[in-house]
Amino acid sequence: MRSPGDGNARADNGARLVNDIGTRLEAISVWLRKLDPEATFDARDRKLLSEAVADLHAFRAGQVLSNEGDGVGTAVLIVRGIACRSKETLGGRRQIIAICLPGDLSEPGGAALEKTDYSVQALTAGCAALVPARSLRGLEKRESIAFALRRAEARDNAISREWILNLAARPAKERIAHLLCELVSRLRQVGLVRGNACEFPLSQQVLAEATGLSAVHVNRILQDLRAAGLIRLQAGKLEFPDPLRLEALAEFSPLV
Amino acid sequence: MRSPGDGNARADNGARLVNDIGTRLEAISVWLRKLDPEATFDARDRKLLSEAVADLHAFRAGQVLSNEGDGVGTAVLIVRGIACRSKETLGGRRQIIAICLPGDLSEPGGAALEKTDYSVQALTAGCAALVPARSLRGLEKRESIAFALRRAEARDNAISREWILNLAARPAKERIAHLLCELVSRLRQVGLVRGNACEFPLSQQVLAEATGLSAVHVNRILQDLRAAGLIRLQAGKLEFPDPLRLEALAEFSPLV
DNA sequence: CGCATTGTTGAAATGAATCAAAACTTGTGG
DNA sequence: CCACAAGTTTTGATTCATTTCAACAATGCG
Repeated sequence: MRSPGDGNARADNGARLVNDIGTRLEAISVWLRKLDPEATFDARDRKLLSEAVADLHAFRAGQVLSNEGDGVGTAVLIVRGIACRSKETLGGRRQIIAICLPGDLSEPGGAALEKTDYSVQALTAGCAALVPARSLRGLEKRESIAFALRRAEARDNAISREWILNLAARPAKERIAHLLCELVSRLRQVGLVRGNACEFPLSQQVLAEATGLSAVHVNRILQDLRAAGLIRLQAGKLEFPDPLRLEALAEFSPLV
Repeated sequence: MRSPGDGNARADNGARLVNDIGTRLEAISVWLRKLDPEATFDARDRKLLSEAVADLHAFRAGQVLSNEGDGVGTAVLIVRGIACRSKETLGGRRQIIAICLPGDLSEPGGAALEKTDYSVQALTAGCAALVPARSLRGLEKRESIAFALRRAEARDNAISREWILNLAARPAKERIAHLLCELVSRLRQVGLVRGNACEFPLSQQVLAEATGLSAVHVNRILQDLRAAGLIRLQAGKLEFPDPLRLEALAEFSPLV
């Protein structure tokens, strides 16, 4: 089932095609859920969207989906699993700039810049759909879809701004609480939260790279949050026993 | 000349109209410089742009140009002076999210979100041009201008990402050095740098709010940078005696 | 001239990083 | 099915960067 020399290397780049019809439907469904939560798209909108989805690829944790400096050719739609945008400091420190959940385009804004200033890397195993830049541009001709795409991008930008505030102005506990709130809120939007619990396969190391803290400190903060009864996190499952109290601590309010 | 009860209050909001022809020309010139540095626009492009500029307003330091939660009606083009986008923490701490220099739109992305998640505030005295949302949408019909606007927005986003890296991954000295490099690089793009020197009217308090550091620490770091011969900063003038060495320290590279 | 803002200094307190090592998971191959 | 390797979580001790508090000097403005 695996090619030889497989391993867990970070920069691994083998892309396995998974063009079965089930995954394809899943891709379109998750994208729709993201772009059109109020279900205002008509049949033609949905058809156009589904036609824009080209190949589907499975990826493994650590796999690089696109590299800093690459030309922006095709957009990548996350279908299952979690990825991130990241930049590196010369010291070799990786900083996660944004987290891409199912339904997210890994490189919004399309081809406005000649080359990207960040890499996209898988944080877990999963699969992604390719959306060629020209298909995307085609979609923008359709008013309803263009609006949804622009809104998604605007939300993306709002999240970046929130990250800036989070990184610069909040102490570690609040910072991590905020990140968790954000992720769960976004997972809920694409139907991946049941009650107040969801799959949460990110390691503490990853949380550290996203919050600009050390992994050790993240560990201690998580213990604090657990002890305060604000989160339950184990075996890849995350639960908020008292969402309101956690959101108050984090100063989190879901964006409109 | 001033209305009574004027003072220096942060939330001051009196807007003085300055619709003289000189300021108007300055507005168009600085916007062109920003959108079309390679001067590829034709006469019609430039005409459309100049027609989109509505009223011009003078602002004072500290004045609020638009508030968090406001609906996004008209875009604000900074013509002279410096402004910022900022968010507040419940503790009352203000965090600067982005710095708006002459030529920048204070709220890019237009009306994709119902209400903004940040405020826009003047950091110095200056003046701004209003660009009604509908004029902006009109401009987007023109391919050359639409491209330039999208590119400007993409650059804006790239700078936000760089801020995230800067805030999360770089120690104070590098962080401040990086911010200074960014600002001077952007000021140069709009012709406000002569040699390696420029006007620099931002207080250390403002630098602190932009970098997530305390004003005291910013002060000490600036002294370090001065002592190392990397910057000269006094009386509102900033100079880089050795730009390359500063950029190396900051890991700064101007975006393409 | 006086008052407000900005820049500067020192000492003490603290949040978070680092280093090092152990316990625990998880997947893998024998 | 067990044993091993690799990654992940946890713990403790120590160091370091940065904040905070407080006070004072310089600067600019009305």
